[in-house]
Amino acid sequence: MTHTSTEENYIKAIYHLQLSRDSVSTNLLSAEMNTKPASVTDMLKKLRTKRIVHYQRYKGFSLTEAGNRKALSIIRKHRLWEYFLSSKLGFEWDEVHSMAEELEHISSDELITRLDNFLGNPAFDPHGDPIPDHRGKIRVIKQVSLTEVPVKKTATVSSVKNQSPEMLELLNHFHIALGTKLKLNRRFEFDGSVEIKIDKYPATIISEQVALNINCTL
Amino acid sequence: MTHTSTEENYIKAIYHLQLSRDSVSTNLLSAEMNTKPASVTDMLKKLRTKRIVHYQRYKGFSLTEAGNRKALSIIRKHRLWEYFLSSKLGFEWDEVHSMAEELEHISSDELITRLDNFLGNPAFDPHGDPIPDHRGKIRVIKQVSLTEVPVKKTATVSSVKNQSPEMLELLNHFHIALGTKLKLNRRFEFDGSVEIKIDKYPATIISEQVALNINCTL
DNA sequence: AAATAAATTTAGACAAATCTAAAAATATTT
DNA sequence: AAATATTTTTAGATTTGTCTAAATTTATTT
Ligand SMILES: [Mn+2]
Ligand SMILES: [Mn+2]
Ligand SMILES: [Mn+2]
Ligand SMILES: [Mn+2]
Repeated sequence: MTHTSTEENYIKAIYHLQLSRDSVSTNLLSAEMNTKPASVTDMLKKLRTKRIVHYQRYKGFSLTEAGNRKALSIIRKHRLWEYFLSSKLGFEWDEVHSMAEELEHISSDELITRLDNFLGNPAFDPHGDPIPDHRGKIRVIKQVSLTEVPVKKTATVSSVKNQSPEMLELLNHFHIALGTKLKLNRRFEFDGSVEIKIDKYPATIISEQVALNINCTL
Repeated sequence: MTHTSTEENYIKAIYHLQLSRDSVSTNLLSAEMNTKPASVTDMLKKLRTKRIVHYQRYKGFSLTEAGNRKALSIIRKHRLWEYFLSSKLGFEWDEVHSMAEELEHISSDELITRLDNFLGNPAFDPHGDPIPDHRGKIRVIKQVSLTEVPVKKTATVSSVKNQSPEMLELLNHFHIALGTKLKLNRRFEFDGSVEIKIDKYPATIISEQVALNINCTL
């Protein structure tokens, strides 16, 4: 079964929305896709005939097993291309997403297999998100947001939630990158901000808003 | 000005057809694109409003200066991706074309600039075809088909016209690849076949049909 | 110079993905 | 349990790229 780029983008969006919520609505998906709810309904009917979603009118929808597999294969492509752009072509992580959004629709499976090997079978993309293997298997790691790291503990930065240029600018300023080890000195109850210490750099304070977007392994 | 993948495929086809003929017809282009002449007429009207072709109904068409530049930028992308697939991912030259046919439509110019540098600014693709530089400039080399190589002269294989798996199979059998040096021992007038000698391999005879598809530098 | 053939264009239709506006179903308030 | 609000779906258009069939223009024969 082949899918258009548009169908693939819908499938991926449904998958991502299903991760955080236990049911996805037509309105929510239309917001995510920047389309109108009426267009979503049309697409759901189409994806139902292709057995990608379970869908009954007015009763909601969800990915089928095949839909889930398809979503993971698109995400695999997306993240492998992001890794390529970052590791081989030297792009920053705030630049890779839009290019990967196009590259993920290149059809050849053999290309992806070889790209994966060429890159050394990376487990995580430049944002720290896991890259599904060729069977769609994702290596899950235990992560906590920086706001949850206990005082006096050392943690390793493992991924970022907000992947905007503005976030990258802040992280660069704080000398924080994926893999950076940091110690959480103290937590200020008033505003939820935290003081962290990295290596040779002086300790600095990070707002709760930023800390919430940084994931760590302990 | 942005273009759809379909428009880009038409632009590229017009460019390639114009190389060998001095005027391209609606029927010829429709054959090249595997569409009907009526569809070509529709597309020509569209490309005219975008100032990509000069076109007057019933009077023929040709690429404008902007159309030519656009064609060269698509061909540059196509051939750089082919080079990537061949040199970095180890694909054979009969496998790269269909993937490059999709990859050439990835929009980012910065991606292509960096890919070009990553690959070491190659001048020729895996088929020996020249890769236009970022300004659309093509390095032209003097080539002759193997049928035109003088007797007793040594030549270097520089490109292949027919790029099918069947052709690759034959070339592999003859130990011929791009860059291979060969001496033309003799030419048989009866059927136009030629006897060639490569290094340590015994001399062999190549049919005119094959020889016509092999280009060499002298 | 007609007649005929070939190439090209127009007219009208269709599938994909979108939209707006209206209708229908479901959920929430009173 | 009505009334009202929200969500979702349908109906009917629009755009892009394609098609078939018919009309028009240009080219080639007789
Ligand atoms: Mn995409
Ligand atoms: Mn990512
Ligand atoms: Mn193409
Ligand atoms: Mn090529």
